[in-house]
Amino acid sequence: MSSDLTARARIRDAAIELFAERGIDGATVRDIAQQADVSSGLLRHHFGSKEGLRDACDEWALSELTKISGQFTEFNTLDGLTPRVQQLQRYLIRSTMDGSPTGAAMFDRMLEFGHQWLGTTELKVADPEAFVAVVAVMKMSLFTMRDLLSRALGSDVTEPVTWARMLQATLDLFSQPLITPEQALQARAALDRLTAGEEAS
Amino acid sequence: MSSDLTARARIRDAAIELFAERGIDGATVRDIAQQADVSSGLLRHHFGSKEGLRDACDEWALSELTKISGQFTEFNTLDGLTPRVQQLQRYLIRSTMDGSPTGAAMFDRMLEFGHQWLGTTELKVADPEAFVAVVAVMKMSLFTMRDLLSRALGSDVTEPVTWARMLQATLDLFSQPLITPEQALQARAALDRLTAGEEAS
DNA sequence: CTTCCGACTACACGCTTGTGCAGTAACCTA
DNA sequence: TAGGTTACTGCACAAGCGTGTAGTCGGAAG
Repeated sequence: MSSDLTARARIRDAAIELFAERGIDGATVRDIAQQADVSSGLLRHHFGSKEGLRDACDEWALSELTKISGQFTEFNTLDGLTPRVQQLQRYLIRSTMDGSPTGAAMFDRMLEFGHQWLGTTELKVADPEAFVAVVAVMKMSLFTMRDLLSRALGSDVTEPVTWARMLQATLDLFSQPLITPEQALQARAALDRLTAGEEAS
Repeated sequence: MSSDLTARARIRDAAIELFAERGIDGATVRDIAQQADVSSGLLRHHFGSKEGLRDACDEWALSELTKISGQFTEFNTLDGLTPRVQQLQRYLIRSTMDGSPTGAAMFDRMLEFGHQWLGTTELKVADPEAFVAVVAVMKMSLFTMRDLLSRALGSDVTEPVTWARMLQATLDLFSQPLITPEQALQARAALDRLTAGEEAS
């Protein structure tokens, strides 16, 4: 399928695949080299070190994603996600959770965009900072919890059809309130009581 | 603080702490032993292997959580989370993501409880299976993405005050629709077009 | 043809990992 | 006091890790 690519490109693709699947530490340079059908030495020749390879993957994934959708961080519009784009996002998020500076920068951009979006709405939000952050991590969770979701739906969420089910579900989730105003009020009161007791102690 | 506990208990606590923090593979038996102030051999003596230790932690975390709140999977009510309970949940979710059967069982219970809850509401949901799964992983994301959240809020979310900010935010999120009916309709149409094109090809 | 340089491989090094195991100290039972 | 089980330590082992490095191959430049 991709055997006509440069060896360097094959290594990069293999790394993104395995890093996304098993995490940065979980994927060994030997595994990646074998997946790319090269020696592990060549990996080192091209990228210097495992960390160098990871940096290259970060940069490449980010540039590819921004190329595809100018402001890619806006996966408010969750559609148009081909399996390939999905994989790139999954890799970048995984790398972010494993402490990548590139990923952290991406997360900051997501937050910035979230604030921007919040300004266009009429939502009542007590703490915009927290609100935007929570929404952001919740969106990301669709990628980080891929295995669990696939298990629950009985089908790999990378499949476009299954992915569409999840998009439909998020749409249902974001287009209507999950709890009644009474429940909200009640919960908020309980929360206030909690924080008040906290400050008193 | 916990130095009056049995060595076995100290090992278990240290394991839960480090497993939750660095992941199952990321925490070594030597690290855990050192944290518990025992030799690595004793760890093996009490739990047989690292996998055995992890199983013991799974079981213990689950029983502790169910003991504290009979049906603990209902963190619909996200309050009442002391740092200790928070850590147990974080451990269990982490272990789940790393392929623990106990964790998977917990996730299944969360789904079951989600369906149960969905029955009591008047929500319009096209695909209950997907809806419940998405809600479940989004709730869990508050634990899995702890570091990212702490960075965004500028304060460790384990702090009760910071945690309260997040609960407030999720309340704001779940008590009102994020997108207008028109936007929802539009997105749904786009999604239908997408799936239709998918089945045609 | 020679020279050179990047692509590429094979192999070995030092380190860390989980595990195995012999040996010691403490404690209960008879 | 003697004996056996349990708690506990220290060390050694094989395997796997990322990395270093000497060396082969092939094509472009002179």
